[in-house]
Amino acid sequence: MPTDFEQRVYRAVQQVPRGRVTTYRLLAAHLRCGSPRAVGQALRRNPYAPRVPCHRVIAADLTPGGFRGETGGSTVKMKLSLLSSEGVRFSHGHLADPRCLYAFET
DNA sequence: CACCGATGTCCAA
DNA sequence: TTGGACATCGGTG
Repeated sequence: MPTDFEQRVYRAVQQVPRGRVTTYRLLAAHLRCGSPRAVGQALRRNPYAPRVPCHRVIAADLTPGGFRGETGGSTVKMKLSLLSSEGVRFSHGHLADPRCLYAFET
């Protein structure tokens, strides 16, 4: 069973509408935790596989992010594939349209 | 351009 | 209870 913090992260990710993406930084800021790494760890566990669209979460540089050291592996590829299916386009390894970024309100 | 530390949470011994 | 690790970010050299 996930912790309360993880539940918050998953809930925030589910708030991201289709065709839009967010960054660990924004998630952390919305969760008021100030540490994107904590959010990344929560997504890394991701016990709610398809229920939590972790592929809609990218790095603050608009890069796909993915595992630290496996950038270019299968995890990132899957993210790009799913995002591409949602209308989010990537270019040169970075988000092509920054307006696709979703900002949390309130 | 490259390297290092900071920050919050989770997992294991 | 303590130590180590993490799908990051920002600043400095």
